[in-house]
Amino acid sequence: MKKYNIPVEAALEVIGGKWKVVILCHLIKDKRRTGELKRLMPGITQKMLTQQLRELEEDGVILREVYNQVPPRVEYSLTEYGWSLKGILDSLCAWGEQHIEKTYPNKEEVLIQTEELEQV
Amino acid sequence: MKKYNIPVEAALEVIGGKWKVVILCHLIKDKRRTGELKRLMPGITQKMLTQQLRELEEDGVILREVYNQVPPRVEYSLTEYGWSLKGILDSLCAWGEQHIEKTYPNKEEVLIQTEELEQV
DNA sequence: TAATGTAGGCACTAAAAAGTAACAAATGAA
DNA sequence: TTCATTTGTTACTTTTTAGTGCCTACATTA
Repeated sequence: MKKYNIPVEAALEVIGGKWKVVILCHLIKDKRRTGELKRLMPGITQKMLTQQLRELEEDGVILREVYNQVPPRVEYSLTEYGWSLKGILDSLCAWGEQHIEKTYPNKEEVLIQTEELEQV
Repeated sequence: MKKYNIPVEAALEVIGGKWKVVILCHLIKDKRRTGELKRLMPGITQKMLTQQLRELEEDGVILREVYNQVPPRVEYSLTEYGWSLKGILDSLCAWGEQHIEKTYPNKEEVLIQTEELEQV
């Protein structure tokens, strides 16, 4: 059984790493298909995406729904437990925004513009 | 210049990684000397501790104060900017606690008891 | 018949993060 | 004189994390 020195380490085990918070921030806005997530996160590879999604699913914060179609359709969404992270995710997003503004006064240089067609 | 797809990535760059949130959670309670931090985080090595502290300092969230003594005395504390992370750190700690309770009903097995002499 | 689209597996390689161990510096104490 | 103390550095090695390329499945469409 995993041992922690302080409780916050348990939270980091669930949402730590390079991608999980980003994935969750997308899923907090809407449920998403695998391909949508990939487009929303241009830097991630299929392998990493699947891997991170599996771990989030195991930890009970996201739900994976498979529709029996061809070609396959898989949708990811937050579970009720996942929604308990909303406060953290929101403040992280807000802090990131103001940190960018503080660090790079002309913020348009820093944010990569992605045309999120699905979001229109 | 670093580019982000979404602003939250900027936050992760500052507090991401295995140790930074833990360090900040300790500093939110009190200013700490290097050795105290090391004792509070039994898993960390001197190298990682220094490295993470340097990065946090560069990002402006902690302050490093050197007292001209022998043997040396160095104290770390949150800067005002660092305090803007308090909300995030608090909710992360709280979420971690309840996650442990949910996952391991007898939580005493999971938390390593450290006698934090400095805290008495 | 052959290409398309979607989600994902697997083996292998590359890169990043973290750990190890030895060393430094300066003063007071044994 | 030699050791302990405290913080930190550096070179090197190991471990972890991430990336690449290739493969599958199968109904639909061209």
